[in-house]
Amino acid sequence: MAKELTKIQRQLLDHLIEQKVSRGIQPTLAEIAAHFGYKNRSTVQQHLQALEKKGFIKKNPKLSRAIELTLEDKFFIPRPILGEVAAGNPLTIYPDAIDTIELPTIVRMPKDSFLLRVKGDSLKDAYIFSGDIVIVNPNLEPKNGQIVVAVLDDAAVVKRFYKKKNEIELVSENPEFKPIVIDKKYPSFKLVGIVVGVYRSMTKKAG
Amino acid sequence: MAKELTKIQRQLLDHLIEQKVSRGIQPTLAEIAAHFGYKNRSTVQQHLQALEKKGFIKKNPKLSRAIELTLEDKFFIPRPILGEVAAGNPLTIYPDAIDTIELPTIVRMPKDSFLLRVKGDSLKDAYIFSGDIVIVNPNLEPKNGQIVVAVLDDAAVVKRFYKKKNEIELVSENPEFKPIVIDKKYPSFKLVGIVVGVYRSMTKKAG
DNA sequence: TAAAATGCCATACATTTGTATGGTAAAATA
DNA sequence: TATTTTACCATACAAATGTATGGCATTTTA
Repeated sequence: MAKELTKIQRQLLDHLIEQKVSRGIQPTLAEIAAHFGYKNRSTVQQHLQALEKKGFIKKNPKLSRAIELTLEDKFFIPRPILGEVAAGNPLTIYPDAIDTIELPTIVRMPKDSFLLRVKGDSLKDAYIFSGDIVIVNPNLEPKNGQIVVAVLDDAAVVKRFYKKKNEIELVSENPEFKPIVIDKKYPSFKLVGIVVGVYRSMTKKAG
Repeated sequence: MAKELTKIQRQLLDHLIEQKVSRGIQPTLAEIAAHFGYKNRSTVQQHLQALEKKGFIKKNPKLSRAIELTLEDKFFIPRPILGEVAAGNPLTIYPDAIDTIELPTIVRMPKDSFLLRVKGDSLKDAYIFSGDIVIVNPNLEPKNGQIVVAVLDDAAVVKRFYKKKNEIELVSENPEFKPIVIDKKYPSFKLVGIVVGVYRSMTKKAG
């Protein structure tokens, strides 16, 4: 199985993977040809035959968009969780997906929205607990009292948002944690998004 | 506003979602017709047109397997809430949907499962609160310790399930509420389903 | 150097696929 | 009652699609 791929074959395979992840469907020969600038489908056809011969894909004959990725398990990730967010003290956000969440969908997330898994208990009085999945929308303007995700330096937190005259306060529901005041002291402060929902799967052992 | 779907339209939409999950690609009209036992593609064609008209899908004209689920952009899909369930004292269950909630598409709805809104605080130590939406799967066998929905007479409750030798105990996490023991005294006892997930909207549209 | 593999194009063709059009029957609605 | 909506079937057709076959220049391999 360890047959080597040529540069173009590799590019084509990458394109198939990328299409499957981003669009959810496989392209047709014509679409692939258009993407690579080929004037003809048969060029793609031959590359696919090479890929199949080398065992990287499997084709369902006669069916459209029926390219099966043999390495799908390695490449296809249901839904990446981008990092863990501290409800208490800040936690480092990870550059890449640290985990995948099982329940989510098939159905793609809305544009630019993403999931984060919460760690820590500072928001337990807002009914958000360690292990919960928060759905974050980065395209909304925060209103006072809403729960937001923000980045301080290299860490991210989930807190309630309050805008005041010359500063922003990030408040934990839990009185054990003091409010974080954003002013000149946090030049790297960046609002990540608004928490629009919380989801918790009960299929694993509860309590 | 979200337009209402007929039963068959809803089934078809669910099938599209399910296909996208399990197969990774969208079916063709012919495949859908075969799945539902239709002898003709045009029947499917008209259902899809209805779905598109109501804004749930978008079709890429002339392209095969190009049914786009608008849920991805919508992020939320209206689902009926069938009733309210008491986490504390029993509440009456309603025969029809009492409300709808815009459920994020990432929240997975197992087949045949439905939604109930929780009222009462008896499960607050299990992190379920008044106003939360529970996703109930009626096709699972309950295991000890799992949270279930059960009907006693004409009322429904959400409790932890424990099967003992000659009886079943429904336990609240909150010690204020005493366990309900199911034996001969509850001839109308019926298990409704298992709580497989909890969702809470943070956008506070509807109280 | 000769042979094989690679990369790309062109043409041809049987199906598949989406879509338009028209029809029938039952149920819901006015 | 008349009208609309829903649900399904049949036929027809243009475009899309996968596939087969042949050709040619370049690169790699033997």
